Amino acid sequence: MTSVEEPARPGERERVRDAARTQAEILDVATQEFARAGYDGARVDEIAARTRTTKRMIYYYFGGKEQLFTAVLERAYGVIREAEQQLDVEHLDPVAAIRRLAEVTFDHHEQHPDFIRLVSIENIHEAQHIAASEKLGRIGSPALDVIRRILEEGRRSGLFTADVDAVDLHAMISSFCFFRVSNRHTFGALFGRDLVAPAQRAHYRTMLGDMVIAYLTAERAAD
Amino acid sequence: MTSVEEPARPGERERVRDAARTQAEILDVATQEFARAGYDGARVDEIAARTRTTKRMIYYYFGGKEQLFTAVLERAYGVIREAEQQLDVEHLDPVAAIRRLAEVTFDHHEQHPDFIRLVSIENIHEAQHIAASEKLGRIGSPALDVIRRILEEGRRSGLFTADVDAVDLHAMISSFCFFRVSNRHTFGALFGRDLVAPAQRAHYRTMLGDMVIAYLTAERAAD
DNA sequence: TCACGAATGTACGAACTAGTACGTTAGCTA
DNA sequence: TAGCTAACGTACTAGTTCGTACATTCGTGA
Repeated sequence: MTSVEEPARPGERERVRDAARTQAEILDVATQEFARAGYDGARVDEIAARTRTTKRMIYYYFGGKEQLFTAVLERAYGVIREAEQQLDVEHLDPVAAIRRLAEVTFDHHEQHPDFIRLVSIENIHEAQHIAASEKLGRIGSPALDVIRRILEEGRRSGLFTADVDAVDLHAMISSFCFFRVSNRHTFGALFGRDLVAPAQRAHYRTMLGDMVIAYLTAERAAD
Repeated sequence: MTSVEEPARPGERERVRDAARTQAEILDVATQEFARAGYDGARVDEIAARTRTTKRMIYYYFGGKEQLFTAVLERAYGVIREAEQQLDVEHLDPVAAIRRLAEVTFDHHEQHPDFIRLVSIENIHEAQHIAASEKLGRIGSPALDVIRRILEEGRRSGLFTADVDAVDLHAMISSFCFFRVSNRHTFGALFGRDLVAPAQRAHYRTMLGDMVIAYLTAERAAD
């Protein structure tokens, strides 16, 4: 997610004043700070201090703490959106495709703990920033379209017995991936097991895939 | 979770000074306030204002904001612990028992959104209050023992093919129940679906049971 | 090269917030 | 019933934190 620190591409002299770079740097640091301490725990002064610029610039470019947090969320959601657009699983058979999709989701959650924390924080605030954001209003999800098509194909070929909706399946996969990262601290403290321990990674990754496939292909009494 | 407002049982005159009642009232209000705004967003003055007592008493009984939050967590975890002890599913066959357990977990999460929020908040703070609490250090979970025994029975009778660990199964069930409540706001805002809409309740409750049972009973290649 | 605005830095203030010093009173017990 | 202590209330402070007024400088287009 670090989008700064490109130390002046050759030929492009490092300017002292660079609006885009300043904004990106603020967003980088703000992402860390908000993820670290939550919205109210985050300090505007702290964000400014860890930037090459000053607090003044935060207000100049973003308007205030609230809008800064919204901007952080917008960029963070943009990243997953891009990742989802890279999804290339539809050449696989439905079972393999869903398993692959689950694995990609699993990996993405593991690799972006800050994003998970931001989403948790935004939920504590009842998604008010997303609601107030035009960009995030109806961002849509490329992954959902992919899931929809795979499910269609799986049902048509008779492999999938479950009549699941794409949004629900997405919720099922996400919940496991999200919980594993978001609740690792309380879960670890209470049950003495680190859900994100590297040694357990493959185990949980397989477990997720098994679970989803078992659900989709289970023999089921007609409704 | 409200433990006050028993308006002086007959014969027991309402005393003006009642340490236990004052503490319980502070905990009730603090639970709401912390759940509403997060640890840093919560205001000690606000908690005091919504109590029949004053801020002075919060410091008198609990020592400070940090310890108050810890006390709130301790009580909240105590409530689920008690609920789990009421679990009575072992007279059922393993499949029915697990499904019932999943449903009870599902219902409990739905009925205690404040608890879910507190746990989310505690995770943002990396479970530091749980770690610092003697009561919560190794509270253990009655539900885990129940799961362990059901799994044992299910495996012995050949109904369950999966060689799952009780803690992992608990994580699987919890993740779905927890996510549905904790992430309902962002999920709703982004995908336009309210995961806790009453009309969908039965649907998701069944989905969870189907998922867990499918996983446990799936035909699986020998490892 | 010069003027003009975008970009930036400094210093400060007003409001808030956790925590406390000090004084008071209810109610139990001897 | 007297007195002692747990329980309680008021008023205040020190420190923090978001936000801004005002002054300054860089870079670019005319």
